[in-house]
Amino acid sequence: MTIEDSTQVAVERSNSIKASKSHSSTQLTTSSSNATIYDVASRAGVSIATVSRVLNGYSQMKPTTRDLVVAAMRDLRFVPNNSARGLSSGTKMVLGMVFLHAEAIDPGLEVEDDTLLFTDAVIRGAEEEASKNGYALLLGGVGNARLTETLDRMYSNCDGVILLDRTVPDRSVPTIAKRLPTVLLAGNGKSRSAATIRVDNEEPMKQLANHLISVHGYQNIAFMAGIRTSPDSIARENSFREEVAHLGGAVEVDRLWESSYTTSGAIAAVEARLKIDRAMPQAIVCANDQSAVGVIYALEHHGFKVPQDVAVTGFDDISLSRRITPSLTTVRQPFQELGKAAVDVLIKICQGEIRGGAGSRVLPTKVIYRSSCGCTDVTESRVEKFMRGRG
Amino acid sequence: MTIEDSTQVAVERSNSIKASKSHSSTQLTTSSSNATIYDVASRAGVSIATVSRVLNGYSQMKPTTRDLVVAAMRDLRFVPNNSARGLSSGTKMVLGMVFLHAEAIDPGLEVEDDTLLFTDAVIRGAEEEASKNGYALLLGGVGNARLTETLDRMYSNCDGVILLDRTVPDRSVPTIAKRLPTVLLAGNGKSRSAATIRVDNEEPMKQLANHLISVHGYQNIAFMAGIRTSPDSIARENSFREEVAHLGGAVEVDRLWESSYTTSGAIAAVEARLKIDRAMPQAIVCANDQSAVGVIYALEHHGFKVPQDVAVTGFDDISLSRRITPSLTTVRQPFQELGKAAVDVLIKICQGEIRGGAGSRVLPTKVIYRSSCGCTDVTESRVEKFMRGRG
DNA sequence: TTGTAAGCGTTATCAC
DNA sequence: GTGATAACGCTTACAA
Repeated sequence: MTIEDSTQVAVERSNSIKASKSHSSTQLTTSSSNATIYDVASRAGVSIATVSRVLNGYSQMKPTTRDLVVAAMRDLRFVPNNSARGLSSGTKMVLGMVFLHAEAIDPGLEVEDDTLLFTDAVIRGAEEEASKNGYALLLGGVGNARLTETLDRMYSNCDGVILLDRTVPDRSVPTIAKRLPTVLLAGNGKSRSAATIRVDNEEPMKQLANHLISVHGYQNIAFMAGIRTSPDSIARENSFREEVAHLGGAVEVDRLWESSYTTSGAIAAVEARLKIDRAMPQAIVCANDQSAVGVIYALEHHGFKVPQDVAVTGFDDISLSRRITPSLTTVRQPFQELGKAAVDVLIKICQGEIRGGAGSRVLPTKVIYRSSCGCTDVTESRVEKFMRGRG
Repeated sequence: MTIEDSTQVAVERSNSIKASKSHSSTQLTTSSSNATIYDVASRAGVSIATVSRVLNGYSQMKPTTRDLVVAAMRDLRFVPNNSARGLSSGTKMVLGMVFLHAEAIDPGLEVEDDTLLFTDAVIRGAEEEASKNGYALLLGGVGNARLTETLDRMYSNCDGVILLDRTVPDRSVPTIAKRLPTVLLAGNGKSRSAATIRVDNEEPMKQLANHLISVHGYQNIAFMAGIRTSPDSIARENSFREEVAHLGGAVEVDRLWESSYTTSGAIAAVEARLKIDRAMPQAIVCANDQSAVGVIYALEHHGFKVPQDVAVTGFDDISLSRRITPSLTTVRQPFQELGKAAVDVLIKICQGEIRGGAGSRVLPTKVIYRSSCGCTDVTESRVEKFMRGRG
């Protein structure tokens, strides 16, 4: 390429630039289209490179020049086009969050209002953390068989992606992680290809086992699983069983004890169990609060008193667990913090501060002792319960 | 510009193209970077224009050519770069949803778990409808004083935006709508610059007034507002007052009756009212369920029986309203449908099918009569209540 | 029916 | 400290 060629090209681009400039300016008067850095540059009497520098907080600039540009930006209400930035720089400042639609969580069953509490809270936490760091959060709900499209949407729009538990089969994770920085939320923590953020399921379940056996003296206990393939459910059940065995108690083994994590699922499970055997265990430990509520409802319906006849515990500490009678002994899990932690780690991975596998974190949980386990119920009104339960 | 100039430019660009091609291919072997249309084109032995046509479903193509391209895309696991598409076509296939963070909804007050139920459900509905139509949903949470950044993020990333009630001051809406197709969700419906999607607040409140006065014979009634500036709260209160006046009843007027839409706010309001006057109205109609729950708690705490001494009604039909004792008479509002409708309208506006103001919609609501208004409580167990309340 | 190449609005690499 | 311009990956006239 000769100098002349180069010059020709320059002329050419100058022409298009001019065209572009006047075009934008014209449209501004009209309505929708936005000002570009060309508009800002010409108004400030500088080159687009200078405008770009201001945009990106480049430090070695003459303050007066910067002020000029900033003023022009303000006057034109300039907002940079993120598609262009993304194309040019390769970073889109957008993170993706892939989750399961209700229909996909519990196919065939009617969806309960509370089924997605977990998802909702995580999303909010994630959004807050993302926006605090200048990132936007893109939602990717996965319904029946829409996984591919959703993932593609993530690939084409995001710098990184958070996958909620069970949205993606384990074997696909490495493929995804190869394309995009990936964080797993509440998975089994066994992926070597992506960081996993999860809560401590083990410790509180051991505490609970200890409490039920040592404090209340229960011997026969059942564990109501959520979904048998769910890592959280599995972890909770295993830790609980281990500790009970360790303490010489017994946990009933029966495939009936599975709730789909839902109230109605738990009701159905208890009723199925009653058909086989009218005798109930002394305590039923549930993989989540929704199903604990179902267990309480069903027991009551069939003449059992909770906790006098059967004790019940949950996991999550959703707001209902403080409002139900008897109030629910459960494990508090920091939903929003999960979302925040996932974003935090994901951003670090995107920025190359840490490498994929190294970002895993386990967030602490806390057993909350209320009435349903047999601990004395303070006789207080619902107002008092409610006020005390906050925060 | 002469022909020669044009040719020079062509040569120049060809060079860059070649560079680009090999670059991409190299990286593919490594890991993260994706194939581009150049890679697909060269593998399929066609031009990038042809690849683009396949990508965009252009119909007048030789089927064999299309197959060739499709195969190449599959082989390379090609996913188009949406930044490039957005930059080139001006359409990003991304919609924005702007909502209030909890801290901003109720500053100074601790956040209740259920405060964001409405937001969460709307977001889910919106995401589902968006993804069904090939759009992604970008979240823009607005905390304290972060409105500008959030809006800028919407401007730079989205084709259109949904603004939830009270995220943005009324006067800013025209400015936003001028930049971006805009849909207001649950606003006052008075904006001429943007379509508004809301629920029917008027009809159910009239029905409720009728029911309380004609069926139960209540004469003295209070209305517990949510937030006094909230369009929904205002609309509900006005319709209710009108109908009560029409029927010759009386609605207590006192600024004390305001709950911030929260349970704790309602408790505080009732207690403040009790300090002034121990006599309660015969019925308290609330702007939402959360506050109705607070009213029930507070009344009970101070020795009033609901509904025998005081009847209480809500609005929303959150899941708690079926579980609380007494079960809550309320108005069912289609949360998810709101989100879906907003997206549906927004997409139509983006695609030029309808113009801004013309897209407004009012979704139907339905009064659900339960026990808290004084209607006979069917003596059923919580299981039965729960099962009946579903769907 | 397909190919060529301009253009989208940025960033970033060189020069000066 | 600032300016010129190539490059990012795609869409879309326009040509063939």
